[in-house]
Amino acid sequence: MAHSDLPEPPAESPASEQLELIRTELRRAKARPKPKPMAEGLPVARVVVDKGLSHLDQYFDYAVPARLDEAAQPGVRVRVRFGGRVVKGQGRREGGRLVDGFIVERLAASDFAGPLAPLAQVLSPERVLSPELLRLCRAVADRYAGTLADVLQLAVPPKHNKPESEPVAETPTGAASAITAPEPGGWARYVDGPSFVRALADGESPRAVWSALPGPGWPDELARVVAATLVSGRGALVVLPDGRAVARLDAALDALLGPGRHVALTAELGAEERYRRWLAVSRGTVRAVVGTRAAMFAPVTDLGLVAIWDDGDSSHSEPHAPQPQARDVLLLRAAEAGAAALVGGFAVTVEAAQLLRTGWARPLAAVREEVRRAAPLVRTVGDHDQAGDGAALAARLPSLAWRVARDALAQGPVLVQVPRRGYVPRLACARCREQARCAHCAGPLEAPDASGPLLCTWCGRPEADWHCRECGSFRLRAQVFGARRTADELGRAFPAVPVRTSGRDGVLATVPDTPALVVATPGAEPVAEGGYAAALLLDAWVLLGRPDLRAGEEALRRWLGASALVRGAAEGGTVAIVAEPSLRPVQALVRWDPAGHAATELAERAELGFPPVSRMAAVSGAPAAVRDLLDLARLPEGTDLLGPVSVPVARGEDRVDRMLLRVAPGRGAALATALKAAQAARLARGKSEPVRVRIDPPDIG
DNA sequence: AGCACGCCGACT
DNA sequence: GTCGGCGTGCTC
Repeated sequence: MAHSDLPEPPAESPASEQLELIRTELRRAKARPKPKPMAEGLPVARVVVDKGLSHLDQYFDYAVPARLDEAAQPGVRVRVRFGGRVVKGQGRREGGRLVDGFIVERLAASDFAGPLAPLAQVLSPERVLSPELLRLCRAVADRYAGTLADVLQLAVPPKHNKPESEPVAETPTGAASAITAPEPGGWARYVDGPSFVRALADGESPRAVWSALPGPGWPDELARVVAATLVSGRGALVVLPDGRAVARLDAALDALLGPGRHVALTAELGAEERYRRWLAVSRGTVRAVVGTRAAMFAPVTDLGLVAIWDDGDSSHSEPHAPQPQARDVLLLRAAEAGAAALVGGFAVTVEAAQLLRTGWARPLAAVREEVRRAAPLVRTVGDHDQAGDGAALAARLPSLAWRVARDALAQGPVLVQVPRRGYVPRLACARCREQARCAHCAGPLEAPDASGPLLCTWCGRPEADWHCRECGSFRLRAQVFGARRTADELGRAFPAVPVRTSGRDGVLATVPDTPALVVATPGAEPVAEGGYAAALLLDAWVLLGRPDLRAGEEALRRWLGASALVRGAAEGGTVAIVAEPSLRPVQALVRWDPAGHAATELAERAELGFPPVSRMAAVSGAPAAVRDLLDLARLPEGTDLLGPVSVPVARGEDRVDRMLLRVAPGRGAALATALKAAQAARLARGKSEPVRVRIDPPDIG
């Protein structure tokens, strides 16, 4: 884990300017009127301004008036005048507009030469920006080449008066010591599970990548590691991909610990309730937090454990600048705080595999026999078999899959996973399905129009005579299937069975334990109370053809997610996947071996110079602006420059140029620093055309 | 982002 | 001579 240093001090003014300022000061000193009373002990407050001037990544010093001395503690929200001007002949200022900020520290003196403006207002005595939270935000800003102000907007929720002024809730302090170390519960099924839970309770900080067994056990297991951490007197933080997952863990914690020992932080609470709970965490009243990605910044006191569930889910990436990723932020926190870390899910991401490979974390997995019992039997239906003739359903639901569904419907509900529409696959070999890649930089190819040449989406080079590197075939395949009709088709094929759907509009949380066909898109699968009797994974090749480096990993993650809802093989649970059985992710599903798949994928990425082994950044904006920024940037030695390519800035919006920068392992921090410095230099020169910098871009094709 | 100061062209 | 164009630099 790369540790980020504290912010660099602001650059000194040139000596001549300093002298000039001193001279003006001396001149003014004669005619200075008697100053207003200022705070005696530490009369200077260093402030970070957080709204409106977010590109000014600097601190500003203000004088603390005596009347605010008490309230102006480090961490409080303040309002200051910014952009005012000095009144001639007097050491005071006027005008300027009011902006919000936080006091970072109190000082005996400022190193700023000019006269300090006074703090205008302390908005509340609540110290919301603790030193630890500030340090975390600074580290995240540095890692993502962003500004502190942007990260503060993500990390500190907006103020609400009511929760702040409410009487402090009764602390269950007496009860806190009464928590007893939890039994290992479901962790007994994992080789090092019980010792992991015990270590947490003993105050140790183990770090693990957890290949969760399929089935409904994970919320209770997460609750147990949270409880164990609380037993040690430390706090715990768990981030999950969506509100449904948070609700399940929330319920498990309620069952294990009773109410009041933890809070759930999700968007659907509304701003005020969210702030109320956040305050309880910030004040140390509550020491366990479960929530969706914004909770990654929750200021848990004495953090002992960070955990993330299903870290491959795209919703763990924050869409707001500087677009931090929850797993990365949590691992940064674990490293900084010396806390335990748990990265878990049914799938194992390549990043998690890298944590294992470097020895930073240890695997937490069940023995093979346990896996075989808990996982459903997975049967593949080669998609050559469907041959493309006959009715659409016949083509997509080969006879084996049909028989699996029919037999299982006698036992309970059957899940049918269909890819979402709009998953337009990029080009792949028609014979072996290997993705078509650029001969120069190995970026994925696309066909902008049917007749023209293929173009690389990374470096923009045309590929005139492509052939498959794996099997030598010259034929490409890029088909788009609609998936919306599946429910109708199935309804006709199984007229006696109710068909439910769960997808983008209308996600079902659960379905009853009665025979039904449940058609769902990936990620929207309802939980069946007693487990599904079977699952059908249709059109699997669409997921594999995604225009993404992670297509295989992502497809496997989604298949595992659906299959984990199916009863274990011991209870007759079956999964039928319509996919070419020789493909690596398909085999990993059949063997239920996500960790092995991730390790192989990691080795391959390392060999090809792909992330996360190599690190990347995307720089996009108007062509001249991008060039300008890269000219200014002192990039680490050996930085690979790929592109530019023209990409749409948003759906249907105008296009910008994008350059991809690639650096060798270990140079990611240097790359971020260089880009951050270049951004600052560009702004200092008054260049206004914006350039976006994204570290670890998730969708690089 | 605002709002200064600053150094070149038509005006009473 | 002065008023004022908005280029660029600073804001505690």
